[in-house]
Amino acid sequence: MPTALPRLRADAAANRARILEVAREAFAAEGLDVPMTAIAHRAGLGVATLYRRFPTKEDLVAEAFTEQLDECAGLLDAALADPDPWRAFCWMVTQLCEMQARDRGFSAAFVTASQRTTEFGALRERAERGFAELVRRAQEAGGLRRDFHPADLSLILLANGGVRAGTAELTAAASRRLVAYLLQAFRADGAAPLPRPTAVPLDAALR
Amino acid sequence: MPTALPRLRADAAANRARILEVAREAFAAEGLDVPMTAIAHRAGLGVATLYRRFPTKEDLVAEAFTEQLDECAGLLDAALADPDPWRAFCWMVTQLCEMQARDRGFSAAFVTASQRTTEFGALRERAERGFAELVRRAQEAGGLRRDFHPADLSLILLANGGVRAGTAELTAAASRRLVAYLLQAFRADGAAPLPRPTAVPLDAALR
DNA sequence: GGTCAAGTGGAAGGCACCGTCCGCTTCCGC
DNA sequence: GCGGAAGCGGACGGTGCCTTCCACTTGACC
Repeated sequence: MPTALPRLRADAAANRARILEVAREAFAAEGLDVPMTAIAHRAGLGVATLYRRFPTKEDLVAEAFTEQLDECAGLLDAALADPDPWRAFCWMVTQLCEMQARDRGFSAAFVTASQRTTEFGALRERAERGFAELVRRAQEAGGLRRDFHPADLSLILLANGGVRAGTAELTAAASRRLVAYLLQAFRADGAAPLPRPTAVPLDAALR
Repeated sequence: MPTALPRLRADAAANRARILEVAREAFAAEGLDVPMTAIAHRAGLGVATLYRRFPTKEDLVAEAFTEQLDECAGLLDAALADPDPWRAFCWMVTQLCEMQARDRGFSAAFVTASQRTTEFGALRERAERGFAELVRRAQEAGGLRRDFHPADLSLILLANGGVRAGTAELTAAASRRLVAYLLQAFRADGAAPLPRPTAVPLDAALR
């Protein structure tokens, strides 16, 4: 932190915290297009207060999601510590996709955030290198097919991000099934059982 | 068609056609959020003219995509005519995903359209039944895994719909790779080669 | 060619959102 | 307590969109 900004007044600090809490909840449930006014109101505050703490919506989004980005970093460390590379790879993909499925704002926030500060950029780069290492090991061990490319992570997240069913539960289930299919496709060999199919109506399917 | 609406004046008919042409192009390239004003202007017309022909944006969208819906129906018929069920299944999935990747508005339009008239609803239902038949045959023949469910079509289209890279070409390539992975996962056995990986930056990946 | 419904364009209405401004209120240090 | 800075809320300006309105033009038919 470059400049030590003056401490907030007690009530202001509490409000700020409440704003973040509400924002995280709202973004997760409804995506990033929740109006600022709505967030402020749900936090029992006026819009001005919100804008005093977070000059733009982007700032709010970035701040609201730092927690999750840290969580991602943690996941990666955990995966890299696993002695079984293929299991680590599967686990990592599963966890990431689960986070994404759980939180509608996650993907969008990731983009917003990583375009903002170099801090996020660095975090992302580190994540990419870590994942590449995970891939290398899993291929070395023979679990992961040779033609899997670390950049396929983008593909996975894009595809998984597209999965949005009616309710959160449906989305989660659909995402799990997709991940199971994908991991099956990523195996160097063999086949594995799948979770039960999720009945998403075609209507809800496309969008 | 319930009532034979009066023939359009020659110029009006031409304008209507040009609107549709422009709209299809715009929706495909930029998605459904192209402003009505922009479409009218690109067709060399005022907004009012557009609204005279298509009372709401939804109407325009629906009309602009009927062609593609018919194309889908055609695909299905072709697939059902193929004597090799597994090949037919793969081909159908590939074609659908390719259409979807080529046209940014496709998915959204499908939803809009199918919620409008019973005509579209019927078309969709027929498509669902046809695809289910395709699935049944492919499983019967032993190419498709037994636990694939017809509703997985939704999952496929959702996932594929999420794939959006920078350019149209990148998107198409990414989509092809995803489809290859998925078809691999759908096989009752074995493994197959993949197209080369597409380097979508993580930034672009998420959204 | 003349008539007039059909067709046309641009301006304006309505709405939802982001972000700002300004007068009032509340906490904190003395 | 009390003064003043920090905090606060709601109204407001700006933008971009869908859609409507209305005065003007144009093509088809007699």
